[in-house]
Amino acid sequence: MNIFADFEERVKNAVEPLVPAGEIIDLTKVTVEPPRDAAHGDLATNAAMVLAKGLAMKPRDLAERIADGLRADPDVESVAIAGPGFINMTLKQAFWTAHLKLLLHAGKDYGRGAPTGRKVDVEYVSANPTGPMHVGHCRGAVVGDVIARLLDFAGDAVTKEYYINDAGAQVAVLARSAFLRYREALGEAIGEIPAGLYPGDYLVPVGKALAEEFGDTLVKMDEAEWLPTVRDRAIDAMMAMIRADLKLLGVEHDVFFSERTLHEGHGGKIAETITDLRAKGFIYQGTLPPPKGQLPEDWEDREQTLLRSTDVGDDQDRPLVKSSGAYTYFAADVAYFRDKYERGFSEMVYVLGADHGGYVKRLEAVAKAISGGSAKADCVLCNLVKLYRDGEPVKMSKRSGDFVTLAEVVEEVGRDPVRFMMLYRKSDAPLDFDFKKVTEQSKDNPVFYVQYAHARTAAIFRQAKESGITVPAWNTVDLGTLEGLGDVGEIGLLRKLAEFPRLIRQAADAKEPHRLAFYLNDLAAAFHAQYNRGKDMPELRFINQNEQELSVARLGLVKAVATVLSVGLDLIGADAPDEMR
RNA sequence: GCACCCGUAGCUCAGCUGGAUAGAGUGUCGCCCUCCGAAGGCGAAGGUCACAGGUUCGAAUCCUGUCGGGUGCACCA
Repeated sequence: MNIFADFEERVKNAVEPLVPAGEIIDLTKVTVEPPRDAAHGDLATNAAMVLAKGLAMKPRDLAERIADGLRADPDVESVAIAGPGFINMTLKQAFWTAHLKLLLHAGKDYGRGAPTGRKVDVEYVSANPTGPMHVGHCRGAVVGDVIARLLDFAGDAVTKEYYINDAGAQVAVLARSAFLRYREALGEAIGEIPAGLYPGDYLVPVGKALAEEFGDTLVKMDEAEWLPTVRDRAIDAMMAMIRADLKLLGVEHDVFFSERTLHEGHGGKIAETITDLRAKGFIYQGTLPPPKGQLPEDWEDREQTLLRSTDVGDDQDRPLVKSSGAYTYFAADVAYFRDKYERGFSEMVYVLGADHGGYVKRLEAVAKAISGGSAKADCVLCNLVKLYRDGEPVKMSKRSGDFVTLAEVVEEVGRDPVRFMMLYRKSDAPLDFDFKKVTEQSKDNPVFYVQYAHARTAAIFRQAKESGITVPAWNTVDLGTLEGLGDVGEIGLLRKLAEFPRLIRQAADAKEPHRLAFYLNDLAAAFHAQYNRGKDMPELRFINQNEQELSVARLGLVKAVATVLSVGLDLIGADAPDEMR
């Protein structure tokens, strides 16, 4: 299905006879790609240039020999050698027709990878359960979600996971904040929320629920008694809120993993993990050198239990147990990684905010220490989103009532623009998000442009129906029905469509979901362009009353475009509408 | 001081893990609306890929250094 992988094999087969008997040559650098300039042909390979040295030949001479082999391929129309030794191939029209048939038969499975047998865990969002989702969480949520969808589509077995930070001091603060609202619900005047507690009124319902459930019994208790109960109720309420927010974005995790479960039991999984690492020689008691540059005022040397992460690539060893004897947050991270590892994952993807850049090395180090190299941690950093309205920065102060929550953003512009735009930039680059522009119906709004392309395909089929053209069942269409395509724009569209399976694999491997968004924009552009050519050249229109058979073949192409757009939009998590309103 | 990310057209950004004459949108300029949807279309101009070295058949891409912007740097979560 991936024509580039397919022809890579064919190129390698063409190279085979040129290798002297007994010699072994490294073919791993041989690639087949779309040529930079479409005028060069359909496919290009670097084989002659990367193999020339090993075979002691000049690149262009070798290219000539390989080209001879490729010319014998029944799907190849012509082969040309260009530049320093590129081999450019043009494929026969019949090949493209056959590929179109294959695409139409595959339908929504076009581009789907064969199962790889790999188990991959994607952890994303993992916002602290202390309040509703903020716009800042949007990007990581979408990026993580689409990475998971891409990996799944590419053939991996994916688990989408959310790590609930429910063990630290902040959830105690949450509990105290909720307790205040509970007293308020009982009729007490609480006045201003004291500094250090969460002031948000989203805790008001939690207080009411506590009052209903417990009456005034909690008031009479000491904090140590009521806190665990209030904390648990509050966390449950916050997580329910967060899940609801995520659902608005179309994000649903498979696993919500509680940090606290790592601490529970006799010493818990954290203790087990430290024992395990101690046996591997990664644990020692010691002190860390003071940070360079600005020295904290209250700096003093303290002996701690440390992870020798510098042995596995980290910049510095990391504390696991505080001088007080409590576990560090990082210790829980390590135990959490180990838990994932024991669940059978070989790759743990972490989608993090760019301010967590410092975590990358230590997580990679943890992966090496725990798995001995059989599993890896892969971090994707998401940079900030700057909000604009009509070019003006949106102030993020809560007092002015401007948008701050994820729910508000989704409510105003809709799920699709949010999801698409969060991907329309490399994730590690800052992103501008303009409320006005993302709902604009114009060419410079890629969400609209791509969805409009899909709507246009639907419009064409409506038009075909009105014209009395009957279309076949595309998933069983035969080759003959699709014959007749050959215009450069049509072949160009087929080329673009044929890139899709390769793009999926690459975007999944690189964990770069923005490539999908850009690809869809390109495909939409190619489709709109071909549509527009029909204005100057009516004979190129998809529907031609006088040429029923050709029209059906072209409608097959339109169907193929619709299919890929729809699969791509689905991976992004946006709708592929049949009409724009 | 150290680590990581970034520096590409006037502006906002792609650039397919090292490929050919570095692309798109927007802005500017010039043409075009009796047309399967002009919520546009076609074309042109616009670049020392921050800078300097290096690696090789070949570098925006990899390595080193410099400059400039961002982020993070003891037991916090």
